[in-house]
Amino acid sequence: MEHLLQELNEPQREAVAHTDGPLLILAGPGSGKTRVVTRRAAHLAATVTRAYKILAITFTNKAATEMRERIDSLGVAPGMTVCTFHALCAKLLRIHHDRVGVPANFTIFDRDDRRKIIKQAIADSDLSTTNWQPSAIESAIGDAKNHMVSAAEFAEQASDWRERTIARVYTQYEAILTKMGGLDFDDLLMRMAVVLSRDSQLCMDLEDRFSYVLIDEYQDTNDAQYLIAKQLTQQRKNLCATGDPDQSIYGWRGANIENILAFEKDYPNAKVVRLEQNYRSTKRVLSAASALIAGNSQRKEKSLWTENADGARIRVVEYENGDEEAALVVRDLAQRIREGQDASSVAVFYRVNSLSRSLEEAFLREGLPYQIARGVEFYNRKEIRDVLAYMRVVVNPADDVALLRIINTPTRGIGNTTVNRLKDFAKGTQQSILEVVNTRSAEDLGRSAKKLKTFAELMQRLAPLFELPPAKALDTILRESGLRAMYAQNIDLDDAPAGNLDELLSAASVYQEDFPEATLIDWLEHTALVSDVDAVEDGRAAVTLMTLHAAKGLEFDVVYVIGWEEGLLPFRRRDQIESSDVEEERRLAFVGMTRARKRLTLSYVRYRMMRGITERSVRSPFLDELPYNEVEWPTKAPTRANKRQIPSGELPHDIEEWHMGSLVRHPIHGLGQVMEITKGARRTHVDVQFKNGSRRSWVLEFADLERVDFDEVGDAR
DNA sequence: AATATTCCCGTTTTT
DNA sequence: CGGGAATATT
Repeated sequence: MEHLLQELNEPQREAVAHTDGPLLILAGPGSGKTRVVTRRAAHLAATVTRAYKILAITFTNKAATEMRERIDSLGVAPGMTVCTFHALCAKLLRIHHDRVGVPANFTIFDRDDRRKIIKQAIADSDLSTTNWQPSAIESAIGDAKNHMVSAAEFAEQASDWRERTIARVYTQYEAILTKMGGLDFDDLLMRMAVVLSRDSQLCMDLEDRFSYVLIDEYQDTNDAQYLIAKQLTQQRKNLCATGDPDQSIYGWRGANIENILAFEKDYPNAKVVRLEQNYRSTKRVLSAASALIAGNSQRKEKSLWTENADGARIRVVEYENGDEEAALVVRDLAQRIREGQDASSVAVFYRVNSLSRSLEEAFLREGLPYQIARGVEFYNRKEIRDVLAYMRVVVNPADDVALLRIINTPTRGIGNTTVNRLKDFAKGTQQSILEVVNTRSAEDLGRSAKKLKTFAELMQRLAPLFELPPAKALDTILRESGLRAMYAQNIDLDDAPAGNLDELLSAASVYQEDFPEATLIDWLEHTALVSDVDAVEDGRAAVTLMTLHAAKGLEFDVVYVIGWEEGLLPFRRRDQIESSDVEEERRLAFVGMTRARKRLTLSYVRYRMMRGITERSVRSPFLDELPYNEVEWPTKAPTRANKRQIPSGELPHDIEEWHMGSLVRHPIHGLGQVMEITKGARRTHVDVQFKNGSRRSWVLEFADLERVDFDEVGDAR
C-alpha cells in the first residue's frame, strides 16, 4: 500500500494517511484534491476497512464517475459506494420506505414536474398566477425544504399574509405530491435528513453499513446535506470533508458556507489539512486570484503557492461594446490557436448565459469550432420525456403529471375538455386520473369515453412491464404506445427524435448489463438523477464557452473571462438595491480566474447592451483589487482615440453614485465637474462645468463622460 | 389539433 | 433583444 503514499507533498500525504476521526481537507484550486481523496479512499480500503464499508458522496454524477474511475485505477477491490447525495438518498428512501412513510415505487419529480404541480397548487388555492408567480412560490418552497421546514411548520411560522398564502400553496403542493406518490429533488434530501434525526436506530445501522464517509465539495452542502452527513457519522465521526470555502458559489441554491467554515466547531478534534500548493497555474495567475479573494472576510485563509513559472501578466482589456468584445476576444484566441494552441484548451467564461450569443456569432464569423456547455438537454427532449412518462405511469399509476403528458400523446382524440373533466373528477378524492378513467361510467366520461377506454386498455397492457428489464420494457412501450411510429414520421435533419429514442434504448441496454438485477424503478430513478449524458464533450477540438458556475472544477491553458462590469460581475439585479452577495460574486470571479493554467484575459466594455437596451457601463470594482504590477492594464480604448484610461482607482465607479461635485472627463471638453444632477423617472440629466470654460448638459446615459478620481487629477500616471 | 400571434419577462441551476 | 409560454386563429 506504500504506493498510495508516493508522489505526494507533505500535507497531501498527511491527508491520505489519516484514517479515523474527522478530517477536513481545505483544498485550494489545482491542489490535487481528487488525487488525495481517491488515494485516501484506496488507502482506507487497504488498511483499516473494506472497500464496501466506504461511502463517498459527491454533488454531480460527473464527479462521482470520475472518482469511481480513479479509485478503480488504484487497484481497489470493487464495492465502494460512490454516488451523489441525491442518488444516495433515493436509494436509502427506497429501501427504508416503510420507515420513512413513502411508497416503495415513489416517483422522482424534476423541476418541470415541480413547476406544473406548483401551478396546479396555486390554482387549487384559488389564487391567480398573475399575482402569485409560480417561480417565486417555487423558490420559497425550495428554500423551506432546504431548511427542512415542512408545510405545517411553514404555516406556523408564517407572520404575514404573503407567507400565510405561500403556506397554503405549499400545503397543497405537498398534498398533490403525496397523492401522486412523488418526491421532488429537495424532498430526497429533506426526507432523509428528517428520518435520520428521528430514527437513531437507522443511523446506527447505516453507520454500521458505511463506516467511513467522505464528502466532496463540502462548501456546497445545504442544511439537509449537512445534517445527513452528521447523522451518518454520529458514533465514529469518520467524516472526511473536502472542499474550499473560496469556491462556494451556490449559496443562492441553499448551500451554506458555514458548514465548512465551522467544521472544526462541529468536530472539535478534527484534523485540518490545507492543500496550498498549486500544480495548475502560473505564479501570475495565482497571485492575481489570491489578491482578489483576499478581499473576502468569510473565509479560511490559505496561502496558495506554486513552483510553476511566472507566466504572462494577466491582461485586462477594455472594449467599446459587447459585439466588439466578442469579435476581438475570438480574434485573439484564434491567433493563439494559429500559433499552435490546442483549441480544446481554450475557454471563455461569462457571468450570464446571454453573453454567449455575441460570442457565438463571432465564432461563426471566424469559422472557429466552439462548444457551449449547457447541461441537461438529452433527458429534457420532448420525445425522451414522452417515453419516460409512459414508464412512470407503468411504475406508478398515481403519477398524474406523467399521465397527463401521455394521455393524448400520440394524439388519440382526447382533448382539453375531456382532460379537464377528468381532473375535476379526481380533484378532492384519492383517485388518480387513471383510476377515474378506469372507474367512471361512459356517461360520466362524455363524448370521448370510447377513446379513453382504448387508452385505459393500452395502459392495462403496459402495466405488467414494471417487472421487466428496462430495455425490454422500453421497447414494448415504444411499439405499443405508437410513439415510435409517431417519431419515425418526422425526420428533421437537425435532431432526429427517432435517433434519440434509439439512444435511450441503448442507454437502457447498457444499464441493464451493468446492473442485471435492476428493475424498471431503478432505471427510472437513474434517468431522473443522471442527466449529464451530453454535457461537454472533452477531446473535441473546440473552444469551450460556459458560465462561471459551469467552469468550477475545470481547467484550461488559456482563459478569457468577459463582462467585468459593475452590475454584471458583481451581479446585481436591476430592482435589487443591495447587490446580492458580493463575496459570493468575488468567489465566482476567483473560480473563473483559477481555471487558467497559463494565460488569463479579463475584459469589460464601455457600453453593454442587455435586453435590447444599451447602457453605459462601469468596469468592475473587482479589477481594482488585482495586484497592479501583475496586470497588463488597458492603455487606451481601441476605438476611442483620445480616451484616457484609469489604470487603477479606489473610488467606486458606480453610475448611481454620481452626484454634484463629481469630477468627470469628456473626450472633447476635458476635465469638468458635475454642477447639477437630476434624476427623472426614466432619464438622469447631468450638467457639467468644464475646466476649459464650456458648460454642457446631457442625458447621463448618452453623455460620453467618465468619472475621475480626485487624486488622479494631479497624478499623471 | 396544429400553427400563428401576442405577451411577458429577464442571474447563476450540481440533482 | 429573444425565448418560452399563454392565447388566438385557421
